[in-house]
Amino acid sequence: MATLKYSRQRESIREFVMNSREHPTADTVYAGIKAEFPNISLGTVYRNLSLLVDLGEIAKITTGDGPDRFDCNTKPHSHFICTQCHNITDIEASEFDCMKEKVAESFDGKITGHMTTFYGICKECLEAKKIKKTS
Amino acid sequence: MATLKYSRQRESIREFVMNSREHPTADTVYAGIKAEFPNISLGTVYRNLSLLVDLGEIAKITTGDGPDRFDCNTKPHSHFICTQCHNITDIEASEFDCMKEKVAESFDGKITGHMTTFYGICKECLEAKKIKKTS
DNA sequence: ATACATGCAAATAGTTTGCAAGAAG
DNA sequence: CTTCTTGCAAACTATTTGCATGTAT
Repeated sequence: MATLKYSRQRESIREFVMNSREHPTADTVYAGIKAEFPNISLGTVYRNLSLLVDLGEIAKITTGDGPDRFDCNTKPHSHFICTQCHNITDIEASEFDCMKEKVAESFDGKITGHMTTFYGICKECLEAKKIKKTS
Repeated sequence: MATLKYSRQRESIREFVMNSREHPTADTVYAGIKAEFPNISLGTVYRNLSLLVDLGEIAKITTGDGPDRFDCNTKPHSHFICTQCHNITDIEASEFDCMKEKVAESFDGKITGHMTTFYGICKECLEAKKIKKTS
């Protein structure tokens, strides 16, 4: 089993995601650390992001349209994805945190994780539309 | 606005998904109707599947690994995806059907849909593993 | 006739991988 | 010195698109 070795690139990638509130894509991370590592490659970013996901330090959000996003918050919560601007907002709905346990009771397999995503139009895009309509 | 015109291919694609309990991929649909339409192209299958999704006749399931899947069941329900065999099982958890409404109350945007996916190892794969261990 | 749909092939997006060279333990 | 990691480029998977031709209305 591969023993992990320190790398400055990986630390930078972790830092970037940890300090990000925007649920960055691999590309955003890549762009964000390019100043510090001008020669870094997208491949390295992808490799390290999925490594950090495997380690449980960050989480991967599958959007269903567009690239995957990464989340520094690994605690149970849901996401709202705006189908117009593609921004992702955290949704805390503690009454549903027990979902996994609840469903596990009556399911004949091993449930390791779950993910709830809401789709729609965010407040900002609704307002932007209203402006367009009146103009 | 494009007025829909009848096509035998589209009907066949709809039929196939409607009679499918396996949440087929575009490729599976393609393979499944190739006997009837030997010259059909994948592009046509993709075009019609997304058309049917837009019409609300079928639903698209984003898996997060591997290709999208399609579902004849458009009523609110969740899915379990086995990370090993990639089979998808429907999960009916009516206590969570109100999720959308509940979350909408305290959210400043328009929520149009939501999707909950559970990940893990299905019963069959768990049993298969057990056999391997003892052999 | 007109407009939508098809088949084909090429293009695109996102991500993964092989490999030689570089850095960590 | 051995193993892990990197950068680069090529490969790959899933999906979309342009275009000439075919089909429905």
